[in-house]
Amino acid sequence: MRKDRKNAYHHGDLRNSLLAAAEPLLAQKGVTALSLREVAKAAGVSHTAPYRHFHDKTALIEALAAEGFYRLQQGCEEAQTSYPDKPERQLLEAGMAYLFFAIEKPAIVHLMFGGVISLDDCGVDLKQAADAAFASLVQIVSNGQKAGIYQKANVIDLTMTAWSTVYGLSLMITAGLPPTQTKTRAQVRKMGKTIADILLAGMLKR
Amino acid sequence: MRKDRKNAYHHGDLRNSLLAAAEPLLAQKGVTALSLREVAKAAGVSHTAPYRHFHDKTALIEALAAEGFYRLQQGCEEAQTSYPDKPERQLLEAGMAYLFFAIEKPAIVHLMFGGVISLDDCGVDLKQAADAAFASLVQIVSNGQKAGIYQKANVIDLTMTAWSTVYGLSLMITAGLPPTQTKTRAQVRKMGKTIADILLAGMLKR
DNA sequence: ACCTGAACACCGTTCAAGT
DNA sequence: ACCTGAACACCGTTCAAGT
Repeated sequence: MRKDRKNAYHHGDLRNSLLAAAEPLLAQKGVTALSLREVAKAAGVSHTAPYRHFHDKTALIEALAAEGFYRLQQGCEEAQTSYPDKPERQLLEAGMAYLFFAIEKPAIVHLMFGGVISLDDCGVDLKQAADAAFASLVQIVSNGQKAGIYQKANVIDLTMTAWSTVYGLSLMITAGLPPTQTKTRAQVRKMGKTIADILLAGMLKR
Repeated sequence: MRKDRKNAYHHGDLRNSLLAAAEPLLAQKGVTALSLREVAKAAGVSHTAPYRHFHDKTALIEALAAEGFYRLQQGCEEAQTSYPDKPERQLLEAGMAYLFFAIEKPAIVHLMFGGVISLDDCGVDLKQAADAAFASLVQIVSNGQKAGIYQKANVIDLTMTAWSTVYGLSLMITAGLPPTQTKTRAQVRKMGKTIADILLAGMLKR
């Protein structure tokens, strides 16, 4: 009599199937050309089925963007547990994790602040994901301040600087703008470390 | 017998009329909902007229994005002429000009690195605009290095750091993410100055 | 509950045709 | 040269209907 996991696919997990189908399509065709009908077809359902799980095409896109924020938050948390007493290292590795995510799923990174979704006029899930990610980052910067290694400045201002730099860099990298090649994790790590050194130098107490 | 300026509108300047009509529509409805047909209607021409000036909907969007790079370049040049012997100030003001542009025309800023257009697979005009803007920024950083005020580091790396930070910040601001309000130029200047101080501290020789 | 097909008003793009 | 209207294959979204 128990239901457990339904027989997979056609029932039960359509929401996730749709998201999984959407990401490669998004990466391939760009937001402007992404079609809900195509996503539905890729997931093997009729073109109206997605409306059971997403109110809107926008809602689907918001859910994709939220994945980026979850990932960012996750990177922050992992960095904290991996380097418990090294706040500077926490910041570096959290940033690095984000850069790696950027080369892996650039389309999602683009969604996060690309103006396609609005962030102060969006579903609660996305809003919460964004806030939680920001809070995680503040936490890492705050760790450094408590340890007395950063200059005396507003923790929010320091966090904004760090996030701006990392996020900006992730966009440059995915745009292929840096004159030096940045496609592999090794290349990205090198570029990231260089920029992080300059950023951290500005944050540190002198 | 001379033609001079044509009788305005319907002839002559359609390309610019289309761009002018597109910007507010873009700001209002977002890239995903922007329609070429609507732009044409707003410019007062039939829905196929735009194809005389843009090969594609993408080409129109690229032209809009190029405006952002022109503006960035212009800001860099003005900052250099306004503060001839103060490279640090040049960087600050160039960044500030960009942030002001961002709150004025967020939709264009979003286009520049939002992944909607590709930048290494785009028309020559956009490519050139982007390269020229980057070169202008490198110039400003180079000024500072020649003056011996920045730390000894690759000029490209320093430029990438500065651009990442400023561009990242412009996205945070347009997303309304900073906890403190940043809508007026005064508010933006304050936030910009705070972040710039941290950024510059990292770039300076110690 | 979850999915479907038909329907509607709209797209981007092409093309033959007008001045 | 520059612009048009008709046409085509596609959209997002709604809705009555099926299981």
